[in-house]
Amino acid sequence: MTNREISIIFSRIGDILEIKSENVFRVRAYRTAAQNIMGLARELSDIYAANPEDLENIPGIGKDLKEKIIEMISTGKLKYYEALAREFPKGFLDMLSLSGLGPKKLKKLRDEIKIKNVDDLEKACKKGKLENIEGMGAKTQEKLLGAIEHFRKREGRMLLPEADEWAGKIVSYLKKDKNFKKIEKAGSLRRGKETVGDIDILTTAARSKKAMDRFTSYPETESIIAKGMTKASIQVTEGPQVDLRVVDAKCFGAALQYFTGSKQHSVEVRKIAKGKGYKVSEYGVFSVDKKTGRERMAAGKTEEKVYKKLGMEWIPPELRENRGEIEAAIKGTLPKNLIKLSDIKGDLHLHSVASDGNARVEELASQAKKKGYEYIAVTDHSKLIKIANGMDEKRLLKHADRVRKLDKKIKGIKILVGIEVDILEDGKLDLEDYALREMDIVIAAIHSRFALPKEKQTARILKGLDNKYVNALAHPSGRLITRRTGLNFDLDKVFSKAAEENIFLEINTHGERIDLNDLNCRRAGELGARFMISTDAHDISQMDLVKYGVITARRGWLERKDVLNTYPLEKMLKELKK
DNA sequence: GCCGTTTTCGGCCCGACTGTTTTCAGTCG
Repeated sequence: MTNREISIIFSRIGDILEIKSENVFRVRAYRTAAQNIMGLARELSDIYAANPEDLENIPGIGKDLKEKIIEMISTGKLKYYEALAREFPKGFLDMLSLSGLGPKKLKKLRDEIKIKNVDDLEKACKKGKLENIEGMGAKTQEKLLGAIEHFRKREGRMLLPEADEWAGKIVSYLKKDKNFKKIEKAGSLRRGKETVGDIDILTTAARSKKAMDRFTSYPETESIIAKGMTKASIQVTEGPQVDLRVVDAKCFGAALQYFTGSKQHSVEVRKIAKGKGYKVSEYGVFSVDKKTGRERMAAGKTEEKVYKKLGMEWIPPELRENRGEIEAAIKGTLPKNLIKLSDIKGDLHLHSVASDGNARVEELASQAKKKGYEYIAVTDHSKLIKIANGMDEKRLLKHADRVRKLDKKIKGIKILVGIEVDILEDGKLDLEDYALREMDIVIAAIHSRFALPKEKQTARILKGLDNKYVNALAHPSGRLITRRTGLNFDLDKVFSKAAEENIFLEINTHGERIDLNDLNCRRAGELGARFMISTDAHDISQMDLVKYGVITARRGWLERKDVLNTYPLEKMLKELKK
């Protein structure tokens, strides 16, 4: 079983135990374990295979959960969970994702009017059956109907770039009102998570009530979910839920720290604060007098001061996932030169009209100059990908000649010529060495036979990387965020091989890829591999998506030196050599 | 169920908003 599957089961156990009114801390223990497992850079099964005792070193995993993990790894199921799940009808637990419906109400609905699933609930609401239940009323029904509608329309989270766009629109709407002073995006968007649920915005405003009014009258508002003096939430039509919070300037840093999260990060920070005699909330860091219980504000204006007061370096938002960043911030061992967008000096994976791109090489070059790049590489498809007009050896060499002539003609940017060559099922490459040899950069990639079993897929990729002309591995995992889980192969073996052979692992930002993802980057980095961040752009607008690759690399703790296309041209070419 | 240079038992982060209440439980982040 994968980490994801195991994490989901623990999380479900947490839900069930909560509905059964079990000890809340036991519930929390399962949820914490689920979260921590989701954030692991290695597969539990690999950790287990190496040394079962190591499982207990994972934060939140003790003796009991270790045994449960081992049962899942070795049998593919968990008897304890299956027994619990049998107590509930299928689809029952799905109702927990309805906004406004938690375990307590859900339990009442089941016990008192025998609700089994979302459809049942909808009917009951329409018939007014909830009004007879203590603690519920007409408004509850109305809200639940809205939640059901929303649940059916938009399950799950949106991709980061889409969320980013929405947030940009709303922030600029708010900015037109002078009442707002500071405005910052917070939440998972600020952390750069690949998917975003709600959008969180934090502001200071001269008049809080007016700020709420302005926000809740955003033109595309479908409904107002909540509206108080300092906090409001709206549902945007065909868009996300957006939460706005207004705070005093003197606690802006504390509030930003808190609303940026992640939740696990914040909880951990607060625990450490408590150990030092402080209390941390969105209003600041407070020292608490043990005798009188009196509180004195010790920090809060900026995030830097909040972290400093607690004995930590400021932690970049992308790192705040409770994956060791807090310990590093205390020790002073956070990455010193975390990569940033302005470090990027070129894009080494671009498609042109020679295969399936929409842009001519001249257009790619001109766009790259606008972005201030020193170089680009034109890397079209090889012949296997017929549908993308992939090139055979003969056409590639002709194309290369043409690109080199353009490079001489076009000033202000270096245009390299390369190829995105397919790794075939048997691990051989789609083009002969005599053609590959002529390239400035060879990027190997898989676009076929995604479903090979692990052993075969691993062997295939490793063999592909054996070709001495290969410089990089494109979108290594092959996943698409909402549509396709990745190839099944031994990540550690491939990452280690890449490190040994000086093959750069790509962080590809095209479409739904973001591949490698943050956790892969972290693990590959630990194994000594290096990277390149590329857009795989098929038209010039897609070249801007590079920023999401940088964010992902930051989330993987990568520094400037780890990424090939942060180097100036000459050094980059040198690093590319084998 | 986890965790421990103050504890192997007794803790476990903190606050806003809503709806149904007559002081608060439930939910959310």
